[in-house]
Amino acid sequence: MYSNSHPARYLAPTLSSQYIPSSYGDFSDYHHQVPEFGDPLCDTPTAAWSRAYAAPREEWSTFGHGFPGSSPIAGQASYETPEFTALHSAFGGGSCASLTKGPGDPFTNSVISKSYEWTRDSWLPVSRGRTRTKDKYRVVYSDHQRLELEKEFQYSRYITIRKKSQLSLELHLSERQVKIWFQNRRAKERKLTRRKQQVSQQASATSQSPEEANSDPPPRTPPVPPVQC
DNA sequence: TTGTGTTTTACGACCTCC
DNA sequence: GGAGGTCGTAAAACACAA
Repeated sequence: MYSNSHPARYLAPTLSSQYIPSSYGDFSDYHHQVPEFGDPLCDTPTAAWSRAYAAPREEWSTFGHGFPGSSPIAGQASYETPEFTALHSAFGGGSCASLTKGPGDPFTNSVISKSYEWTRDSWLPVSRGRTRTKDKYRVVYSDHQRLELEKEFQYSRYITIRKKSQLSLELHLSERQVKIWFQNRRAKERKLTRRKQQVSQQASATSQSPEEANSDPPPRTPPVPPVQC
């Protein structure tokens, strides 16, 4: 598919499977999908809250996805997508480093008590387990989880193996969930880009001759994922 | 409240790359 | 063969007008 090099393969064993207990019960809010602190998943203090976002990151690459308003360099980032803005304001705005556990923290905002079980990828309510495949249906990630994922997405459209491992631990998601979130996020961006292109083409078509307006769009150049470390 | 459209997780099929 | 990529789609969750 890609003419260039593919992302590097795993250099270290994946971590997710090591943290999958056989069963788990009682978390607060299904929507937040996060086990209470004190269980094996959470005993390791998450570094999310103390993470230094000023640290050097992977080289930014646009891969042909123009990303308005953002031209991050290593060590810098701008979060200007609607997704990020919405999530960011959900946390009261401010700097990323100012996020602290407290009233605004979805981890502590949970209320409901339900029984959950760990499936291959995530915690699911036992009583409602049913989907198109087996006993599984999608969960809703917390604002905090989406915010962190979105921030990482702004740094790089393609998550590195190391970052994926780190995020899965910090956000209590499996590496597979992080990977699929990034895949879906890229798909969303492509969809939005296509939509914008259609709008601009329609706009320009009105000022073009019909012959020009019917011409084929330029061939699509697939993005080249970065080499992962 | 309800009907409907959109967004968000999750997966399968199929692809390339090593 | 196994990893992750895109693409298309299912279905839950969500938003919102009527």
